[in-house]
Amino acid sequence: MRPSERADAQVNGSLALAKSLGRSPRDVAAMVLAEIDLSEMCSATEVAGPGFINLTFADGFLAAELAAATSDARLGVRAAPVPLTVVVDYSAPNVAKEMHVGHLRSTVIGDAIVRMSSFVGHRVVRENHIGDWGTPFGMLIEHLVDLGEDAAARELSVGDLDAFYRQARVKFDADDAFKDRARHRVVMLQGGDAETLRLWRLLVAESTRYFDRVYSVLGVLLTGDDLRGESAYNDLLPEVVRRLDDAGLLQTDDGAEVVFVDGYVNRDNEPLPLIIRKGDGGYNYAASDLACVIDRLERLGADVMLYVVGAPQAQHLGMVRDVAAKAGWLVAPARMEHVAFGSVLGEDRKMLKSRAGSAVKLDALLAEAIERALAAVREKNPELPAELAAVVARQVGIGAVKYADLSTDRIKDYVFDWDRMLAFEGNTGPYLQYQHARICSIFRRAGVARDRYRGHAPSPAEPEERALLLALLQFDTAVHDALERHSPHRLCTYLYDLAAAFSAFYERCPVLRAADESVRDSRLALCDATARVLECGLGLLGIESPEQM
RNA sequence: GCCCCCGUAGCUCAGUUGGAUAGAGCGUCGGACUUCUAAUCCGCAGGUCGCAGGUUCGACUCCUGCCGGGGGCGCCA
Repeated sequence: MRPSERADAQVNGSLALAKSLGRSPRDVAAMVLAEIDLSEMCSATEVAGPGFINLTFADGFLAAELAAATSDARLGVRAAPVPLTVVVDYSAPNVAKEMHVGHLRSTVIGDAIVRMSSFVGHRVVRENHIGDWGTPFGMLIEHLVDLGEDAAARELSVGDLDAFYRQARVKFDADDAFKDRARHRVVMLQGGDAETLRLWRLLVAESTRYFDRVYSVLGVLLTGDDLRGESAYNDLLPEVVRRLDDAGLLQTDDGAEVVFVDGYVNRDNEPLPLIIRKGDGGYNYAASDLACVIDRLERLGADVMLYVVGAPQAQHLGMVRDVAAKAGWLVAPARMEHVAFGSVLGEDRKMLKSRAGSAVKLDALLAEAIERALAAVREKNPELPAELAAVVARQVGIGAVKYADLSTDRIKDYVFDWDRMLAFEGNTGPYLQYQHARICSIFRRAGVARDRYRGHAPSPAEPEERALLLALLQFDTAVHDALERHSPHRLCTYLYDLAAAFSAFYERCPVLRAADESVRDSRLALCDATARVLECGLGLLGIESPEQM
């Protein structure tokens, strides 16, 4: 069943069915209609075109459905038939490095998937796989030692992590003695030297404090409890090697321990292995990713593992998944999926960079979003008290950035454009928020409590009322559709259509000046339902819905 | 060289897994404000769905081959 332009819904299964039954599609459609009693649900049914069944729902049926939906905290969205344990791997910034636009998509898309999954009743485990281990930490720790702990902590707490990293890098490249110390420090770190670990923890602590600040501004659910960096899998790495060896998958190639996987070749068309352990004995990220898979399956009992990671990682994640399956760890129905996304581009259609050519810092970008939103709010609603304007500016600015990221198909690159994302018209965050605020304004003016209309069955008379009612009842489908494909943009498209349906209704159907009280109540019920679906839907995307703006 | 992703209106994007006449927003042009927030709404114009084949009742959608853009292809993560 799908929406139709010629009726409320169209059923086209009879076309496919006709072939196997050896009858004409129109006959099959007629048989179906004869067999099912739709008199309660539909006011009209017809066989149309090559064999479509067009359905027109009875107004009473639609009204009752809406009354049921608005009596429900989930607004008619069905719970998942089988609650699953869903592990979502997202955000993943690096310790001692600043978050930049590259982390925006993973964080925002992952957050939306987490919220939607929880909403329908899955057990969701958030995992922030931060880069907190590996060779760079040798030089970072030595640089920290050079600066002195207090000075280093001060510098890091300011948030200028990039400068700290750069200084370490410069010394590493220029100073052989420093380079030796850094390498020695890596060995001590991996060997579990207590003093080295203490210094390492200092770096991690300062960085995660900074991550928390960014997450707080951004308004995502990630907290310190969700941190599960590469270091967390350190002890499991020898186990990974042992298990792969036991399974007979491990081979030695050019001094490295590797697993060959079918279907992957290198430049010279030779089989391409996944390197588990480097020639120098060190483990690389394939090893920790495999440990991670084991951990998620065996410790967390994951049914679904989602990796919200950029599209360029497709091959690597594919290899990890294939090895995990080949080794017998990843067994259906458990599954591992790469929720891939494209890049954020600048106006020049290249990867978004700052004027200086470096990555755009995420905190600076968010600050600019809020600043721009504040200017827009002040201009368009000067009456709003300054304190409230500041709050609204944050909600609108952050909402605009998130919505711009979420509203297009995630696999595609998208062009970052301030003017477009902050526009109050079109498929934007501010537009949806505006429609919500408009509804709240009606209730403020009416002086009635919103919850009075929960469970109230509207009586649609005008086409705009009916269209809005139909749109409201599609929330359930929209949420499940977005969730199944891990595509938040599907929910965005729905919310935009709903907002547009509301706009048309608002234009044509006076609410407070309605002819009589029953029409007014019916319309207020539609208003409340719309505001709730908008707020709930935006909430699933991690976007707030101000009551005034 | 091999593999992956993308290509839809001037611009930015949707298109409900193969259904009827491909839709929005912006921009252009023309309308609607003594406002339930015009931060909006209505209308006009705009298309060889990158190209060429194939599959079938039917293809933007699936298959093959090209063209163009981006990315990946063993000891960084």
